Amino acid sequence: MARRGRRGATLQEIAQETGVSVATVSRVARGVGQVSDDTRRRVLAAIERHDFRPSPLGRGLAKRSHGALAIVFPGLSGPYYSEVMGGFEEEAMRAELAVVILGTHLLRESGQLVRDTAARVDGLAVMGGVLSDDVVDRLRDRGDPVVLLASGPRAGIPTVRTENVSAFDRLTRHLLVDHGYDRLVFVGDPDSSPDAAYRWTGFGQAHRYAGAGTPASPVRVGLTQSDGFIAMDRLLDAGPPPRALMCANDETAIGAVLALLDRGYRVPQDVAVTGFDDIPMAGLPVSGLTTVRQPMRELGAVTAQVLLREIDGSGPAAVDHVLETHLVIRGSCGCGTT
Amino acid sequence: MARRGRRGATLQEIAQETGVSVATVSRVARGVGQVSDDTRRRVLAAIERHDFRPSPLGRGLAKRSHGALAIVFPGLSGPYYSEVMGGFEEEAMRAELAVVILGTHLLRESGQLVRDTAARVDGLAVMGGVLSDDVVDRLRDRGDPVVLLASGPRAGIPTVRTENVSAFDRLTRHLLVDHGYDRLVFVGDPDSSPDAAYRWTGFGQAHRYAGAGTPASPVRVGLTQSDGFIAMDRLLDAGPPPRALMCANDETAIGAVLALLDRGYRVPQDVAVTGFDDIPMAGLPVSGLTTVRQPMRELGAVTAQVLLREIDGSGPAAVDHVLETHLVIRGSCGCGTT
DNA sequence: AAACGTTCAGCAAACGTTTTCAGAACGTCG
DNA sequence: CGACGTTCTGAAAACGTTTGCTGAACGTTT
Repeated sequence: MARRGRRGATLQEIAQETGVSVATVSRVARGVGQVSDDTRRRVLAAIERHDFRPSPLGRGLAKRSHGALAIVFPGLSGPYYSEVMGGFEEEAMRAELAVVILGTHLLRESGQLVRDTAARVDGLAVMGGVLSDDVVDRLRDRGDPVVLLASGPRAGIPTVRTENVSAFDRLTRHLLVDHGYDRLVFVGDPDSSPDAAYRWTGFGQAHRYAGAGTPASPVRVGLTQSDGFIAMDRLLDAGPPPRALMCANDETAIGAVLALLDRGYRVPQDVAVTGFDDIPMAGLPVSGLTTVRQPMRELGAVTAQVLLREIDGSGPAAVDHVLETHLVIRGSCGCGTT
Repeated sequence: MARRGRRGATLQEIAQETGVSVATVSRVARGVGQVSDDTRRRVLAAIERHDFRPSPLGRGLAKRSHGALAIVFPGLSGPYYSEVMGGFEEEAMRAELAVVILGTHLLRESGQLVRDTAARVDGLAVMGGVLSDDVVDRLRDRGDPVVLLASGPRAGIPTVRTENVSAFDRLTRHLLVDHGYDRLVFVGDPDSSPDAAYRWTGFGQAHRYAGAGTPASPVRVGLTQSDGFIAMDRLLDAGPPPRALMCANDETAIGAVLALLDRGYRVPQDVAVTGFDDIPMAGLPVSGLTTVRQPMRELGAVTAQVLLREIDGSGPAAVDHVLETHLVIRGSCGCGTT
């Protein structure tokens, strides 16, 4: 194995070349402390010339911090995650921190993987449903700053999430009451992610409110477009379609729409479909997808802010931030169709 | 700002407690060198008790390596990237290396961001089309091991990609010759990614081969589902639809299919549609999407291997790996439709 | 002219590892 | 009994920073 070696110059080299001490170079590089104009100029020139960048390793060791944040996702597919990431990253950048994304793709030993990552960052944001409770607790116990994303509330750990239950309740009532639909079916697995669980709760809540009887059991599938397609396919094979399909997110909704159209059904005339998230694609189909908008970017940004506060120890130990959501009524629920 | 402090025990502490030197603890922790059974047992116990993990910072400094690889994507949405990532990550794990994913979301100053990241890893894999040539060159000049992914060949830098041109040529000939379609339209922007460029080349190549005249200019859109939808929409607004739509990837193809179905056209009877990649969703619609399968996971894995070799200096300086692809004929091109 | 405050710069410790070198303890062989 | 291998262990240097402390040089007050 050859030398992996460091690339680029070190403080030492710059110092030697300029004839000053490393301390001075360090100060100049960071723009702190008192340095005479003349010295500063000379050092700056050398830094420029060698394209010197302080080693994150050395710096990390000295400052007892890694200069990085991690965010843990179930995978890294999809517009939702992408958007959340964007907000998180932007906020991290503002604080001059790097971001490590951890997609638990091959999470066989995700506990191990997460702990390794935890050792390389100053704090972690963990998406709901991707890590078992005790893994999170162990992280926490070890002293790692952690915040939970799209999940909670949870004792002792700050959480950031969006309003799900009542939004889904309102959406369901819209179908039940305003449109007068019966036979609603929920697509999504309440056990696999907190988000799906909240939405399922809102679904039931609206049924009780409307006196619509016990809803059918959910079609338990994941959150991808394929899952939505498969769910619809399965439903169609099993018998006559439901009057309306309420999907746990937009991607499954679009998958379902595709399956319906593909088999000759019309949306919303034959089957109404709704989603959640309001991803870019949701506004496109001619009918437009009726959905709930959640501030995904802001979700990521706030998570980063809370994590930052958690890291430097300011702010209360644990809070539960809930961001607002609101209904987006388009055509796929039947509104605007004669 | 409070103490960011280190979490967990250090070699020192374990050493002190066990009454041995740090050197010995280090040896035991890594399982190297000669240590008496008795000592080993005692040290191991202490390590266990404190849940000691060597600090990546200290270790990195001492070994002049970061123990991490980076992979740079244009964003982090979509099944294609997800799959490539998986392969890359798996290979990195095997080498006990962490992976840093860099999605150039807000790449205003992506050059800066990439260089910062480069300073924290042992090598980078860069997806074609996300970084300008000179940014890559600067990385390279500085001594950072770099390999290009889904792009190339490029002098002085190893590249890993899949066979695109002839695959798209064959697919196009299938539509042109076997199905006898005329009026083919290509959806995708050859200027925005090497992959799209290769495919556009294959498209033209087949037209020349079949004596089919000059193809229409491409509909220049991105690679997301929305882009495919929008492209089809635009086409439909402009006049009668083409006989067949050849999309740069599966996601745009599915977006286009959705737009067609949404407006009452049938696929493939009215318009045939093809994609590229063979993502999971491609096999689902009743007709099934005709496409080209590329070994995405393997693409990621091979990239990691090449990068690893690049890092430890073994292997030739620069090679161009080309992975095989093959046609997947399903129904969306018109095959199997009476 | 003495005392004092400022400004600038360097020394050296600290951060947590890995690794080279040397030495101690012990047994074996001639 | 001396010479010599083994086997185990520790001291210390090195990696590249940051930062508290000390002090020199210089100007400003009394």
